[in-house]
Amino acid sequence: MDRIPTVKDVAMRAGVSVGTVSRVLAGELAVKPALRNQVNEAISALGYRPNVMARALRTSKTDVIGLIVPDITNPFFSQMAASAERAAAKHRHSLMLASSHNDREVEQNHISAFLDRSVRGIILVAANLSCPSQVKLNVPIVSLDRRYADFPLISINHAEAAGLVADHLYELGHRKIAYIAGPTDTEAGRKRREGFVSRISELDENIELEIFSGRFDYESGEMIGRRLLLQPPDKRPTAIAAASDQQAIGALRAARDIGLEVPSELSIAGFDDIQLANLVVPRLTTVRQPTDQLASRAVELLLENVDGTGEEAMSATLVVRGSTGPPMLGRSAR
Amino acid sequence: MDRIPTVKDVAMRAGVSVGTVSRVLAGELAVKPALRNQVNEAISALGYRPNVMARALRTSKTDVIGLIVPDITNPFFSQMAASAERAAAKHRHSLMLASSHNDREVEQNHISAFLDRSVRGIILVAANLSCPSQVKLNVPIVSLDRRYADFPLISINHAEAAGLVADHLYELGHRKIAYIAGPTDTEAGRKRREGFVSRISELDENIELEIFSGRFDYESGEMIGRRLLLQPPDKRPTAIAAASDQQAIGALRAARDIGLEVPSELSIAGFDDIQLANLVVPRLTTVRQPTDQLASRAVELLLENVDGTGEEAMSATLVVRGSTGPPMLGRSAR
DNA sequence: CTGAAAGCGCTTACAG
DNA sequence: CTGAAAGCGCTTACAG
Repeated sequence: MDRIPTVKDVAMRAGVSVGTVSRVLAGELAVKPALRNQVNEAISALGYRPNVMARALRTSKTDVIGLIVPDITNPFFSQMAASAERAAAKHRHSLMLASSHNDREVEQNHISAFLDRSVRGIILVAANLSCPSQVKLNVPIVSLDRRYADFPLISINHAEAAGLVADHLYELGHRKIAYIAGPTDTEAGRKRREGFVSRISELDENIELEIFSGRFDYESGEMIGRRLLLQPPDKRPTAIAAASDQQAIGALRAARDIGLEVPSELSIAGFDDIQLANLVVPRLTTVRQPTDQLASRAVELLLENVDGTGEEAMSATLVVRGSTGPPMLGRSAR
Repeated sequence: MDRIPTVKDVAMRAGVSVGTVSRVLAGELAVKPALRNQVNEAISALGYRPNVMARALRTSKTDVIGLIVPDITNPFFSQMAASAERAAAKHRHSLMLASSHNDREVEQNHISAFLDRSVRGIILVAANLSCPSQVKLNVPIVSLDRRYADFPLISINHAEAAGLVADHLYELGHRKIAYIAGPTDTEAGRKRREGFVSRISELDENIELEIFSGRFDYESGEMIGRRLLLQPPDKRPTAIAAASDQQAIGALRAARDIGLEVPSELSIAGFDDIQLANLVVPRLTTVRQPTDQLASRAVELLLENVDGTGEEAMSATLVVRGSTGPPMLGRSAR
């Protein structure tokens, strides 16, 4: 026999019907041990593996979870993807990954492709400005990190987390701070900014706070950072908080190019705690997102067949490293 | 009607048989225009989408390509994944991505999962020391970057590319060079090292060359870099070439920690040209891998149903940036 | 050129 | 407890 073995082959070899083979496969206990053994023997002798397509066709259920991220080359999302894969594996599901390039149409296409493949569910880190057709779908969708339509959302508490950074900089003594915000068309960007701003004003109304918006990437951080730091020393902030590590690392680069010492002349804080945050010079103070827990919860929720419009926010933690410190005394004398 | 529409529904509405619907779907030209129109109308009226599982079951062909990488959080591989997705999309295929965590067993499981899903083919960036069961498979496999078993391989010419770095450092005047190699259990690691070493000895037999092996990651580069640079100034190399950008960036960090100026006191070159290479301080001189072309060729080869043991090596290009320069004169006087 | 029918590999009521 | 049969949604020889 050269073909891939099927239930029929197993049934033949075990001397039972295909129905019985299927029952053994399903782990039904109502099969006589004797038959069960024969079947199991045949299965291993033949090296039989169930055809998942056929099974899916019959049951319209699969064990594949689809994950769509805005950009797989963004280290935060690739870390999220790794976490999601682990989480899926824990539940004996596999992960199908797609990247939307922050394009709503591509995102829509990926969703359709996943539906065609009757995935078990879709975890979606929405593209900016994602504004989906509100179709009632027959598979569960959970949004992760960024909300998609009114599907349930798993994310950190962005505002609270951004507040942690505000507290940290304030306690160090900074009173002239710049905030590099994320895109205003993302919920995460908006919430982090609001959280930061409102915490700052709670702390002290007299803090000087400048806000700039950009994309979440390196280039954006570098550009904004450069513009900020090229101001005359007495106008420059003593600390920069960014809405992403990538922005912060870009700003770090700008500081270096301009010749500013971090953290003695300028403090910089990021957000996300990507792997790289701990490798730049100096190591970046940032907010750690618990990606494993976030992904894990998203998978659980999916498998529970939620259909509500829930929202679960986890807490993030501040990680203090070398890029933040007290402001220089009399720094304008520089 | 509330169910998802099937060929049957389309056939009914169009007043034809399901066979005819299927033929229209397949684009067969031997269908009378009149019928074809009726069918197409019914399709859009119903919002019909073919069930890919059923189709796959019948034809045992899908339009999914499986990609397995050793570690999706490694920026080089995530870039490769993005390239592969683009390449697959160009051929109207989708990509299923899995990460093996450099574990041969996990890799094997992913392969099985893909086979169960009757993917169109598998692109495999093999785990270190991958040593597969030589089963004859019924789907094509192409190895990318790192060879898997004796399946066809698409990669750059590692040795030649490493030679480019050797040339560059030599021309700058470096005569005391350290090489941070990749893992000896990867083909890429070995070939890059051999290419570098042999080019150096071709250039000048009297060059002092130290070689260290590590993993391809940041930490490894930082550790080896630190050890290297903590030697007395007259024993230190004037240039470090690394087998990956991550290693080079780690070494860069070590240099910073120790207080060595790059490139005036030490040149550092990487390999791969990940996005970050252009963002560290100073920007990293490196070798650019044409990931789009590599992935594109891998997809093509897969769809051509190759089964040979071919090997295609593309050329990589040297990208000179700020991290390399001529060695300091009389540097031991420091 | 088109329809009726078989079959891809499973699962699951339905009998017994 | 187990077998025979129907059916998931398609495609494709086979007739006509």
